[in-house]
Amino acid sequence: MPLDREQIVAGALRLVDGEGLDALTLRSLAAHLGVQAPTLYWHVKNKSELLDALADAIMDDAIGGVEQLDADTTDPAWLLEALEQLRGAMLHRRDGARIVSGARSSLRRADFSERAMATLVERGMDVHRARLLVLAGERYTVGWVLEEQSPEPVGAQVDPDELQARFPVMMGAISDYFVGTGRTADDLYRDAARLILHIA
Amino acid sequence: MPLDREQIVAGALRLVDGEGLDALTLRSLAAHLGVQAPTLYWHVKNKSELLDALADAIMDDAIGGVEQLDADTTDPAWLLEALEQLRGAMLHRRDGARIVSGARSSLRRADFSERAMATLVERGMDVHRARLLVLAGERYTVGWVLEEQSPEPVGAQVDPDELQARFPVMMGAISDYFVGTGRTADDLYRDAARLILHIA
DNA sequence: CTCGACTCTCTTACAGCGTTAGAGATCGGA
DNA sequence: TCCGATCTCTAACGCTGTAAGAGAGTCGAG
Repeated sequence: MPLDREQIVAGALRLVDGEGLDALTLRSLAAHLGVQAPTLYWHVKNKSELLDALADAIMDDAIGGVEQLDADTTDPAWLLEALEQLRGAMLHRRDGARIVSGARSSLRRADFSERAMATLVERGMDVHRARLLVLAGERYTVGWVLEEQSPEPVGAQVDPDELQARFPVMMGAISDYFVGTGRTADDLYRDAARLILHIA
Repeated sequence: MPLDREQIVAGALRLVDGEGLDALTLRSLAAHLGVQAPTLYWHVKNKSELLDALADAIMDDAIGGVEQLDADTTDPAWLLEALEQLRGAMLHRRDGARIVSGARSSLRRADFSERAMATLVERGMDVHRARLLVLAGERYTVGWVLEEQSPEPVGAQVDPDELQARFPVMMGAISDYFVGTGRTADDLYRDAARLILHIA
């Protein structure tokens, strides 16, 4: 049973989940698969094509999630659920947002957009508004998760007092939002999303 | 006149503008400055710190732009102008969004957020709403420009007919929006921003 | 049974990368 | 004049993505 492209992508995803995107080397991936590095070139054109395949895999998860929504929630509330699927798919893998946003040539993101726009239009939203909302919502979500997944600077932790002095409004808003309310990062994403998507 | 950190950052920005972020190597940068690569390590801890400095420079431009706004536009309309400064600062440099979003440890983005939130609050918006709008608007903008600046796949151009078949709603919306209307990419960004920021 | 073709993996190697160690150069102040 | 600080150099390390091409394994045709 020779190696095939599918196993390579699966192995790469495993490796990324375990060690992070920066640790994904053709050599380390090859070792993980019990093979020598140049062998991978038989199945994959180059590393950038491999990364595109990883992005496709993540977007496939997102699209798969959207397909299983199809209840009859209306208009923009459905879009929020779709975007939460997108966020979930990226969040589900280490460095997911970096992988998706770094994909050089993949049409899966457009597939996602098309599906979302089509559904909204089908449910009565006008095309112009659907396009703007989907575009904005998608980019908002990618930008959000990108931030969410970026590791806080190791070591050089700034002390809380300085943060408090430098960012009074922001820090105040953070503690108001989180402290003693039981709210999570998921809630913050959703609240901001509801606001920009015009959901009651 | 020995080399200093400022010249290094300026040289790096020049090089990025000319050749793109991927062409920024310590060796190429050193050559550009008439120096050997290891010399840079006297002034800069490592490459990632250099990249952070580039991100800082871009965010400084954005913050500088915001400071010069200070007319008396109200509430969310001011936020739109601030976000357009952010978009402009990133768009102004090749790969600007990639640089900003890749910065591992910079507080300049938080400076931007703080300033925006403080201004909105000062002008009467409640803190909770200001925080959500700024967070969402900033991430929307970074995500947007990231997409805007990502080069379309070289060569392997898909033919328009396939695009039309695969993305009917999206392609229709695109031609509706652009064809014969004289509208630009700037307009699309702004229109979507106005929608999500609740601007008439 | 043999041979050629195809498929897949191997070894070897290259140029380029970020980074380190440590040897010199330059120069102001004692 | 010499010392120490400041800055740049050469040389080298281990790592990366990737190319070239040799060699196994399988399989159908003659």
